[in-house]
Amino acid sequence: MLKYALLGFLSYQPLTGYELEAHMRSSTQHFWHARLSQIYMTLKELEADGWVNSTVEPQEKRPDRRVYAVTQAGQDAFSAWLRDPLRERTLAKDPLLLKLFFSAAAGKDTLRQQLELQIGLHREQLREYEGELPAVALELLQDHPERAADALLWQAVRDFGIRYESMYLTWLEETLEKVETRFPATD
Amino acid sequence: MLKYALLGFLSYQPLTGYELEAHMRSSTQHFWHARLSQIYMTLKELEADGWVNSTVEPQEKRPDRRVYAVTQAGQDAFSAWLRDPLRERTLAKDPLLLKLFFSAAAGKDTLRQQLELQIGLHREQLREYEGELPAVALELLQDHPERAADALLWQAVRDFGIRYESMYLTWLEETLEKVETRFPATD
DNA sequence: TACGCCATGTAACGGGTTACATGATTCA
DNA sequence: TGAATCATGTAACCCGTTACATGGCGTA
Repeated sequence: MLKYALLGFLSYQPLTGYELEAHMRSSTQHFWHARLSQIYMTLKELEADGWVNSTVEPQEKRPDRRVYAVTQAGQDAFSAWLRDPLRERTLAKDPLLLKLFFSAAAGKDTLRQQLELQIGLHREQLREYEGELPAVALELLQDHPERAADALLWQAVRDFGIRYESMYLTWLEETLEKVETRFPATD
Repeated sequence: MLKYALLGFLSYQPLTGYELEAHMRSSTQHFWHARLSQIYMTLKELEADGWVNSTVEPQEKRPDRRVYAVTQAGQDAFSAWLRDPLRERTLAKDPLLLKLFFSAAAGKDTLRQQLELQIGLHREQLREYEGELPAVALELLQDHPERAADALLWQAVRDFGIRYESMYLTWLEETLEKVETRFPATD
């Protein structure tokens, strides 16, 4: 999957591993992310597959930059992936929900503390999402009006992130409220 | 993480690997799941850790049942995990959002098809969640009124699942609408 | 007759994280 | 003076999936 994410970014322009990580962090972070170490390894695999090739740009006082570009075979593989429909829902894993599910045995104080901590984190995240000024998508639209389709989809996934965080936060707040009023006091 | 999920279920009663899978499928599925093969392996590890022990119940015409029970060390480890707060938000991975993010290049028809397929899947899922009669939690409450705390939390996480699916479905429908009206026709 | 349930496991592989290793530049 | 940014990579490990292997019982 990461292979296709990288191909996706490279289909706009050639990039280094380091730059790819930064792109993901600022755009797909809330539904896809990867560590630098994994990105470097995966780029090597992509090159072995013949889907990208790399050129080295020598630098002084810094490691040389290795810039990756998509090959024709890479383009084809990426297009095929885009056209291949996902026939299943994504099953999530959320350690917080798992812990809460079993937290009756933990007692009211532990539970309250956990919920308050998460409420703080999600409030902060929501502020960040909403703050991201009308988003990169709008800049793109101004500079490249022919890429309206990209802008539409980028805004849509950004909107998903906002809705998800809002929902999560509201749920945490309401769950805390229920715990406060209805959870039996720890004896 | 799976280790703690298994300890959690076993803290209510001794179970086999097969039964543990069934429990997860009917209760934690939307935020935690595991394949049988992984469960069997993890139970072995738990036993090696000294956190559970197993007894074999011979059966005829079927493989013997291996029933696992939590040890004192297991109880302690589980309690420690419950008390240990999660200081980070969970970062999700969602292949659908990743694919949509790059789908400008795929064209309107592909996009429509993908969205309609997912709308179907999420509608079905939502119906299942909501259909699950007032849930296992209420039965528990009737039979064991002293476990009100468990019931409260089980209903809370079930509620999360419903909200998540509702949000996801609404977003898919609205995104499809936007694609229909604003996505440039594929030439 | 065929499918789903019960019931256990092993082996190969793939995907991802953490730790290790290096080191100059820029900004507060 | 210390932290963040730029910039690359390797090795060990952990977690999870898929495929393989076995087989009787009940039900539609």
